[in-house]
Order: sequence, then C-alpha cells, then structure tokens
Amino acid sequence: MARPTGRPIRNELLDAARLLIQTRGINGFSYGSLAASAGIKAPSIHHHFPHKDQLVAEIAAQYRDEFTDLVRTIDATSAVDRIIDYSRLYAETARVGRSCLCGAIAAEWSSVGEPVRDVVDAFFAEQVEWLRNCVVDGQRRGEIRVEGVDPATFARALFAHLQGALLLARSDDSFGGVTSTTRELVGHITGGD
Amino acid sequence: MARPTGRPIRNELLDAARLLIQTRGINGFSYGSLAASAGIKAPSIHHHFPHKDQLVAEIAAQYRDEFTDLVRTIDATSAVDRIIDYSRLYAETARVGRSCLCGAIAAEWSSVGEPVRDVVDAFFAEQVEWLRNCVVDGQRRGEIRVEGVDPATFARALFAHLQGALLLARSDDSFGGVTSTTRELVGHITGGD
DNA sequence: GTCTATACCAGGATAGAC
DNA sequence: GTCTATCCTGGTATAGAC
Repeated sequence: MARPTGRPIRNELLDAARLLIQTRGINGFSYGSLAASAGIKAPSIHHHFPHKDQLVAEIAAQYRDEFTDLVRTIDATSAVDRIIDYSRLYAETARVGRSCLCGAIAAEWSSVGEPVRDVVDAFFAEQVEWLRNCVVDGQRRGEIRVEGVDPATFARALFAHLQGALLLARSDDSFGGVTSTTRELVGHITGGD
Repeated sequence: MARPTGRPIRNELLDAARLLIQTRGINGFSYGSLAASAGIKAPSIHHHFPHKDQLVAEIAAQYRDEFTDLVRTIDATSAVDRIIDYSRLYAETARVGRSCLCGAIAAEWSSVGEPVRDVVDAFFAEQVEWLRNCVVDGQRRGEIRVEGVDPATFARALFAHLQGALLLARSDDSFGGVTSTTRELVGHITGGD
C-alpha cells in the first residue's frame, strides 16, 4: 500500500496497527502484516516502536483518549438519550467491521503485558462509571425509576451487553442492532416509580 | 504432567485443549502447549488430530453438545428462574477462570476455518433461541410483561450481556457477578402489563 | 528513516524408527 | 501409539549499509 505524504509515519503505523488488532486480534496481527498495510518493511517498524508490547500499549492509550473525547461530545439533555447515543458509538464500530480495541485485548488477555492491561482496566472502569452516572442522573431527573434500579449493577449490565454485542457481531452481521437491544434494556427502567 | 490411566488419550487431549483455548485463546494455544499439559510430545498429537483446525472443530462440536445437555437440565417451572439458572452456567464458567469457548473463538474469528465457524454460529443461534423461548413462555405464564417486551430483542440483549460479562471477567474478577446483572435486567420486565 | 541481511525461536506438519 | 529428527514458515528482533 502506498503511503500518503504529509502525515507522520508514526501516526500512520498507530492507525494501521489499531485497525489490524480490531479486525484480527492481538495475536492475529504482526509486524509483517503491519508493514504490508503501512507500505514499509517490517524491520523499519522497530525504529518507531522497538517492541510490540510498547506499540500495543500506545495504541490502547490513544484509543482510550480518543474514545473519551467521543463520549464527551454526547450532549443530549435526557439521560436515556445519552445512553442511546453512547450505544451508537458501538453500533458504528460494529458497522465498520471492527471490535472494541479493549474488548479484543481482553479476549487475549494472556498475550499482553502489565502496562497494556492497566490501560484496558482503566478504560473499562471509566466506561462503566460514565454509564452509572447517566443512570443516577436519569433517576434524579425522574426519567428512570429509582425503585428496583441499582445504577452500578445496571451500568455493568449495559456495558457487558455492549461488549458482548460487538463480540457477537464478528460472527453474525445481524447483531449490528446494538442500539435496538440497548433501547430494549433501557426502555424497561424508565417511567415513574 | 503425568497422564492418568484408564481414559482414552484422545479425550484427554480434547479436554486439555479446550481448557487452553478457554484460558489463552485460539492463537494462544499450540500443539506444544497442549503436549505439555497432556504429558505427550507435540508430534504425537498429530496421530489423533492431524490438523489443528480439525481439533478445534471437534472441541467446538463437543462443547456445543455438552452445553446443550447442561441447559436441558434446567427444569425450574418459572421462566424467570430458568433464565437465572441459565446465567449461573456462565457465572460458574467465570468462577473457574474460563471464557465461553465459542466466545473465545468469536474473538479470534479470522483464525478459524469455515467448519469451526459453522458450529459457533449454530451455538449462538441456539442459545439466543432458548432464551427467547423462555421470555415467550414467561409472557404466556404472566410472569413477564407482554407490552413493551420484544422476546427476540430481549433474548439477544441478554445473551450479549452474558458473553460480554464473561469477556470482562477476564480482566476484572469482580465481574463474576453475572447472575446479579442478569437479575437486574430481568427484574425490570416482570410483573403484569 | 529505511533498507537488506541475518539470527533466533516457535508453530504446524511429515517421515520413519521403535 | 509414541518417539526423534527434520522441514518449512512466520514472527520478533538486531546489525549495519545507505
């Protein structure tokens, strides 16, 4: 593949490697395959990223930052709408045939080192916490029932559901309906007590 | 590792390989690692399973059969109780530090051949269908609301949630609470219309 | 910053002795 | 049915020329 000019090759490599991990998994991508996508020879990659695990750690950190920025753009007033908008981020990921980068890493947990694991752990915790805050806010606003709804547990269930949906979308295209299943789950906790 | 006598080495290999896949992933296990767990040399495995993909296909088929048998033992009268009991199968899997075999394969979809994919596809479809039947039955029995609950969508959401929970359990032990999140989701669709 | 050449190891697979 | 020896391939990594 030809290499577009004007853009640091380092960023090019980070993006190409991320795509490979999100489509083939941690062990399914190699310096060889990355070299092929980036239009460079495999040993040249070592000049930018001496060790594979450093490359993966940097990709994970960048993914976490960029996803956080994406989530920050969600500005609906309604808490329920914010949750639906959040699910759209996953629907879009599934639509373009990618998995969640951190989900992919979690699936091959034993293949990564501590630095990578720490980033993924933090990412998961942040996402669940963001969802929990949505639920709490929805309860405060009267959109979501207070009785019978535990914000922390429901947030974990929602997040697990999104991760699972992305996992299943790999084998079943029809699972792209992440937003519809999210609506199904959230629809049942709305309304007054 | 020493090899217990009296049991066909073939079954021994199938079990050891399944454990390896469920803990290290498809690409994380090799004939070498399997040989080490089974107390045999790597080339000897080829006598029982000439090609790795055949071995994986057989493991997947066996897993599907055994899981189906397990699900068949769920005999609670209440549909909600059956769903909770079903979630316990996943909770137990997480507890012993394993992932769902088919979930692990889905995560490394590009690393397996068509025969394996067909088995995993069938497994997922069967499980979602089983859950859907539970929801429909619950509605018929008056346990689960009819209005606003789409059995197919809710079943897919439930199943995705279970798969996601198992995925997340790999990085976060506290995610073992698969049953509590299942209760949280199912609790909101119960009661009359 | 990228290349060629190369070292080294691991994985899957086969041949043939025992 | 299991072993040793061996082949081939691919993956990570380094050295050193350009």
